[in-house]
Amino acid sequence: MKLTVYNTKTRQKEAFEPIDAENVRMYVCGPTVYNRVHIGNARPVVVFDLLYRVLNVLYPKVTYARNITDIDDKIMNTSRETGESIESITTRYADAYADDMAQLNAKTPDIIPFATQHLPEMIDLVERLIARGHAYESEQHVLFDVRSMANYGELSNRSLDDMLAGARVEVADYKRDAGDFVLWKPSADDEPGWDSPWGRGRPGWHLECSAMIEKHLGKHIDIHGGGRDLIFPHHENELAQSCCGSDDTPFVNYWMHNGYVNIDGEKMSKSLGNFRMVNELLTEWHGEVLRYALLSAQYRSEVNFSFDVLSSAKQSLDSFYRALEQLQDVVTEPMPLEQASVFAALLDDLNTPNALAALHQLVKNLAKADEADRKRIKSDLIASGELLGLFEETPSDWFKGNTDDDQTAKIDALIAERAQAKADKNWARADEIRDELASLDIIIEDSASGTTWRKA
RNA sequence: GGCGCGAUAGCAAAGCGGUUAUGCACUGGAUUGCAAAUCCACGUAGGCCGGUUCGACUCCGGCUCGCGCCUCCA
Repeated sequence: MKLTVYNTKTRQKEAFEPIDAENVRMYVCGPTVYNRVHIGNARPVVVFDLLYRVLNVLYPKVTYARNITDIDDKIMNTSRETGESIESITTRYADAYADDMAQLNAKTPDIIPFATQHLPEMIDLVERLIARGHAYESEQHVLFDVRSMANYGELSNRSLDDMLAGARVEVADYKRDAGDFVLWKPSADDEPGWDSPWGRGRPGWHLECSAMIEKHLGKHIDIHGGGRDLIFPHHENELAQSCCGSDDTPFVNYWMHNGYVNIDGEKMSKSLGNFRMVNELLTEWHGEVLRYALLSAQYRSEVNFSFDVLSSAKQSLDSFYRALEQLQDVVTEPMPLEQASVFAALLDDLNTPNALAALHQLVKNLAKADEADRKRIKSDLIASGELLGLFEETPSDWFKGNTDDDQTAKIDALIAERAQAKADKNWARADEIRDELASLDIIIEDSASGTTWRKA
């Protein structure tokens, strides 16, 4: 039972070997907090939450850090446009992000470092890079000298010359080489800034991750994750900074990147205006439906976030919750998570489609199961759910959805009236009430023990 | 121009050189006052053209189409 992961750097699946089996360390790039996040931002959160859960089964301790970027030109622009202070914006959206991710059943990382709280560490790293001959000061900027690093481009599998040949790169005149990137840049008086050996300024984009990883997780970590679009330039540059800032450590053993969330077959983008914000989706779909939909494809492939995919995810979850409802009275002992039927699939580079297939097979013959089987099935479902981050609701809450108390009272009254109509064999009235409930998105189910209802 | 990914049944999505992936939807049946749910039944799918092989969705080559990255987008 070995975990295998796909490593972007080597472009192949590899057996996972921790640096320190007593403390596995992983870092995932979090959001820039200037807006509500979209479902594409949620994918790495769900994917690496899943990895975190798997690692926690395999190893006694896992330290998971996910940063909050609270210095950025986009934040400054928002502040300029709205008049709201930068601190107010970043605090508000960092909180909103935490709320959204909690609704997707993502566990809170062990460490959530904020960029603004690590300026001394960032400045220190820049000084080390200059001292080691990998960075230079130019017109109040400090730039990383990409030509000083022999294997720059290794992570993203591209050479500097190829990269720059046909690319649309504006070369600032303070750069020695077009590929050099900013470590530190000057701030105008009305812009946020910090005093530094190079004047008042602020860090470049990539710097915070290098500094925070080193501080919280060390110079050499096991796993670094994020969206595919971060491979270049963000992670390539982070790797360059971290490796050149100290001795030539490997920095990260396994680079893992998730594929995009697409809408109508295309990447979400501002120009297409096809963003789907998580909080908006949550008004129509339960967080577990979003999570299930994200897990329905293997994390490295693209996933198209369509109505059909969400609807199918909901149907599947309904059937699992129905199984759990049927098993409500079964008493179980906790099952070790590594015995859950989804576990083996997850060990194979988080093969969630296979994991979900295993879960469906588990429930398939529930009707024919004897007591021992029912006990095993329920234990397995609970353990699998804990691994996948699903089934955190009770079945009754799940089927009730977001129905409030007033609506519930109204529904119950209608069902009572219908029960009387049925007793009177007044089928017309009974069907009329069912239609009325259906118009409220309520589906009713008659059984020998009475009538139950659920939200469509 | 450089680098890379993908094309599987109505939709979604995996593994695998030779046995039914799986889910959702659809259709028929059982059940039900009618429904819903459940149960039973039901799909030789693998872009195109070659090659390797006893045998290819799976390996190799070419083609077509789609998508992504190439300096601050998860």
